[in-house]
Amino acid sequence: MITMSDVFENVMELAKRRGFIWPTSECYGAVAGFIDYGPLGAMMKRRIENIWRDFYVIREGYYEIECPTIAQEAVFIASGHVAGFADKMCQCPHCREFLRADHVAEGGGVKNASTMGNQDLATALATCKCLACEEVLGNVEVFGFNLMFKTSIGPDTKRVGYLRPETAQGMFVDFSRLLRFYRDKLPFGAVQIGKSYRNEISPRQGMIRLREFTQAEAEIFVHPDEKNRHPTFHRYADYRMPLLTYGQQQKCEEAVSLSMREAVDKGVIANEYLAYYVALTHELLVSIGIKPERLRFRQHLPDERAHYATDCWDAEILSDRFGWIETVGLADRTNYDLNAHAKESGTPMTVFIQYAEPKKVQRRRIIPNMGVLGKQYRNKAKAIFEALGNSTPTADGADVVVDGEKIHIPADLFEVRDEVVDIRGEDIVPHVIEPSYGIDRMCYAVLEQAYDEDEADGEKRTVMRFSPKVAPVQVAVFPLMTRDGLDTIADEITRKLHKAGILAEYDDSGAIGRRYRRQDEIGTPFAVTVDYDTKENNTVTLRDRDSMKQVRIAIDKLPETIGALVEGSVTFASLQ
RNA sequence: GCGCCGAUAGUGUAGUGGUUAUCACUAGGCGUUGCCAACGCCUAAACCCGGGUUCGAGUCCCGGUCGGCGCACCA
Repeated sequence: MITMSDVFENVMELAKRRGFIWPTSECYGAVAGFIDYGPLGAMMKRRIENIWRDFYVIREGYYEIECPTIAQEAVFIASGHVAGFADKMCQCPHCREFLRADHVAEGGGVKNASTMGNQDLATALATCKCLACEEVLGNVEVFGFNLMFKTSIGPDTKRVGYLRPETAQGMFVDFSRLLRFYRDKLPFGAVQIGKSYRNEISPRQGMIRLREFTQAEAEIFVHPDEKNRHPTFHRYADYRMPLLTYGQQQKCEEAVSLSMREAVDKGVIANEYLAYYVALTHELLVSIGIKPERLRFRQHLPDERAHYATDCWDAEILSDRFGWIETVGLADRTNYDLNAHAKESGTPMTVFIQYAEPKKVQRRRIIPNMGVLGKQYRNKAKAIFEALGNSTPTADGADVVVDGEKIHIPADLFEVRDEVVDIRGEDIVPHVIEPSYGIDRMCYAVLEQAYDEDEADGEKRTVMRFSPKVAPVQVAVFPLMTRDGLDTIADEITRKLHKAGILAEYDDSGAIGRRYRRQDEIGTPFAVTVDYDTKENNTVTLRDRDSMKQVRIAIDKLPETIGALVEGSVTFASLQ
């Protein structure tokens, strides 16, 4: 048996050796926080991303968009990342440790340290003690460390750009276009799978904390009053999973298994939309091969939430090495982002919601006679026009103040109309439900959980037990012997499978057992062997990776059968 | 960034300042092989980078990079 602590080392060694994960640009020395996906890793990652697309794009109907990974400064000023994504840091002059300046100050009894300017904070820090060496800091400089990579756009360096720290902003800045695309109706969503960048101070833990990573994010725009009316909530109403609320965390209690219906009714999850995507996330993670017993959903503690979110849940996967890894974040971002971009850009980001019945509203309109007013007041006429609209006229006329000057407008220069008008609807700012997946962490979890060692004929066998859906190579094709035409037949079968869109790998090198083991190690779920019976009756053996059992099957049936096995609509056991 | 530890073929490793740098597995070639890492012969393949000490450095010293652990950081 393998011990738990070995898994990480074994799986990363295998991943490196067999071409899943490599240190980046190794010939120049690797760089922390960056990795290369090798041939099999890239294939597996693509398969995981495509399963994600099945769920969000095909099933949910949220189209994928693709925005640049660099955006101009205004985008991140609006999003709050320029100000909020930066930590105020200082360096201890004694032990040279980098410290969070506000943490040190608060530890030293300074109030409101997080809202102080750099200068004030530096002054306040002079008497505080270093958290590491406990020396009094004295004269220190406070500087902002922003986790965003900064760059410049164009040859002059005036125009600042940032590498995006999340893909989400792309969906927000495209809101008006998306709204039009979805024909002005809520709810709708857009998704993006792509790279994001965070200049982590000290990334570690291999592929768990990267400076460049792949996110798959969905932004679902909903009417704020409809968050408890997800149209297909019934799909997941009875779906159960362990939920760890912040109340339970504070009391150090275990997660409790609840159905989504119960979770919403008891107020454990804020609304139906959030609960729906919590459940969908669970189903998605299980379908890529995450074991349900290693999966839980944990609610963020109030002080852990991002600046924009109200309720927030993390899907966490239990790793032998790293404990519970935050892999998916599910947040109710409310209308924070759309409001912020509307304000910063001056573009309204609202949806017009038509009422079922128009509302009758009593309204007073003041209509000036501009023909006369214009001639009489010239360049002040426009200001007077605007002021009149807000005035309370009497029978005598109206008094308005323009540029500090009080002007009396006689009653015959305007008309007061009291009327009842139909209000047909209102402009609202949608709320955003955001499931945000860390694809690299999903890849790591899949690798770690797939790794297994068992015994075959008294020998240790290393096998990656990938779900056939994510296995990079889907089937291996072997001639039993490299002669008598068996290799030719195997080659033809390989090409036939390729034509059916199946990734088949031909191998005739070495003993048959060795070839099986090679494929076991990269997690290929099925293997086809061409033997002497093949020449008699056009059948081959089909071997299952996990059970190592074989069935005979007609060559004609191969593409269809393997396709079904990979997709999961047929099990190997049912073929026996 | 700090402290401690480490870095040698594709992988895992041995290596007292002094031969052609050890071994296993893997990989490639040829032969053999009738379904689970068989066998024979052959081949390829490494001292992280930069300084220093020394007649001589994989080995000792310093700095860097990467990795592990602890601290700090992780909207």
